Amino acid sequence: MRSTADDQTLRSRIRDSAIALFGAHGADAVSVRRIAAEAGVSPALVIHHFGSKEGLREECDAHIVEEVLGRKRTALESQGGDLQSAMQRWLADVDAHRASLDYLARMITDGSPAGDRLFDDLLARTETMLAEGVASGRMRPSSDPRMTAVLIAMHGLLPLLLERHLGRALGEPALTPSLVRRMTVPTLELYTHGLYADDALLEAASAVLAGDPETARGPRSDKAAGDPNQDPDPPRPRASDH
Amino acid sequence: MRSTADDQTLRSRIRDSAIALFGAHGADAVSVRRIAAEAGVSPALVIHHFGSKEGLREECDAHIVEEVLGRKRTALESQGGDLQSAMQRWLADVDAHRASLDYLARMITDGSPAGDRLFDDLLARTETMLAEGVASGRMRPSSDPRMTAVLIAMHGLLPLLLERHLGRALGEPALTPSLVRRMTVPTLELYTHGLYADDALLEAASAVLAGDPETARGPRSDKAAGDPNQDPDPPRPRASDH
DNA sequence: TCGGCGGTTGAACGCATGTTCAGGATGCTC
DNA sequence: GAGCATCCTGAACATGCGTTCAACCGCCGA
Repeated sequence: MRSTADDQTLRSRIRDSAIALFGAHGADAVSVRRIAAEAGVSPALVIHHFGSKEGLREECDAHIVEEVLGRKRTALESQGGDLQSAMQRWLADVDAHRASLDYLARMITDGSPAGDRLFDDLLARTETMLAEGVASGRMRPSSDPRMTAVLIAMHGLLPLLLERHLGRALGEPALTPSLVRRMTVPTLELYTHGLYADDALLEAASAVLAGDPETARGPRSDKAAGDPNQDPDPPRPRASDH
Repeated sequence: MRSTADDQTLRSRIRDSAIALFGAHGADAVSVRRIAAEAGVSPALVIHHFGSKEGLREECDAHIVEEVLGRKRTALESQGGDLQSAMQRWLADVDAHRASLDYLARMITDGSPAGDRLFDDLLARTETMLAEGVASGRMRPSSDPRMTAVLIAMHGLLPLLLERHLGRALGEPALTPSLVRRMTVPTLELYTHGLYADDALLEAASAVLAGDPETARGPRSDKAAGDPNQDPDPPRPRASDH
């Protein structure tokens, strides 16, 4: 990485250092000075190029978004179709994207607009993939296709979000290629046969929920809709900006 | 203000304010002054009671750990057995634990020892639940029970970790009880019948992985040695099992 | 040779942070 | 009432932060 770093412009080198540090520690925990030191430049140059720390953050977001969407697009076009395995393939050469992965995981969980975009894109692709799979008979229809798409999209993100615990639980230092390989068959087992041997639980749950009309479409249980106290904080304008 | 707040000791009120603010914004983004203001005390008192901001953080961690493990234990004992539905039940009365949930999600993703403890506990329970399910014939055996336990444990955490996107995708402001209810049947469908209509993909993948035991010798990169980007953290602590 | 112009820097500014400390308030004991 | 312990605070401190700014460098066109 250092070998190619010297012919980068300083600007892109700053951005790459920021992505690595933001990904590893979180944006709040990384100072402009540290990014500058990592990139081998002065703190002033960071501000000069990106206007502010927040500007740098946004450019990092945009860079990752483009990298991910672009990569996923080409992967899908070149191989046709299977999102699940496309994502597995993408995760497989993890070494090449090590710096991006942590950053990506943070984007998806930190509530940023860029993270929303990524998730929405993933969800849309998942939903059409499921629709096509069902139409072609390769996949089972769901009683709630939208929810099923959300569930499966979220499943695909798990190795990203819980890389740490996944590795710890299986004795690997991180999301190694061998770990990704080991995940493949158990994942497909679940997606092929499920977990339960019979449909007793499913039938029971369906019956209970169907028998309770408020559950399926009930506009509000006692207080959900009108209650502004969804937020843990006292009434306070959503201060998600910085 | 709060009905129950006044009879709390100031100490526990500070801790609860900290949990709410840490959960909502992340510990780094919340200052001692803001916690103090939220609890209606002086910043100095926060330090006096907890020694430091980090001390406060650790006490918040411990408090959440005890709350979660204690609650899960009683839920399991009183109902016997089914971890999946126990967790669903726990998520169902989400309003009561709103403040804890965001904090919990951060603990699990931020790499703290307390988060590790929680995940390990969840994984252990999941693993025994699966073993019992298989032994009793209610669940299908897996070719890799450990990995399957990890996958299912991680699945159970999804609503916590991706509450934001789950809500956004389905038009709810957060993880509402009705959302939890709507998840139930699609989740059970996946766990009962799976997603794929036949086992073509599973067979293919099994064949490939079995026939090619050393699939990835090529892409192993050699960059790791001296790369400073590789090691923003202390060397992976590898906190092995219990 | 000159002038200008991006790219780059060291030093500084104002500010918010975590923390300290001397002491005020309150209530209990003799 | 005096002494004491406990709980709590306002004011300050040192530090690190994001950011600004005047000036320096090396290059290129005139």
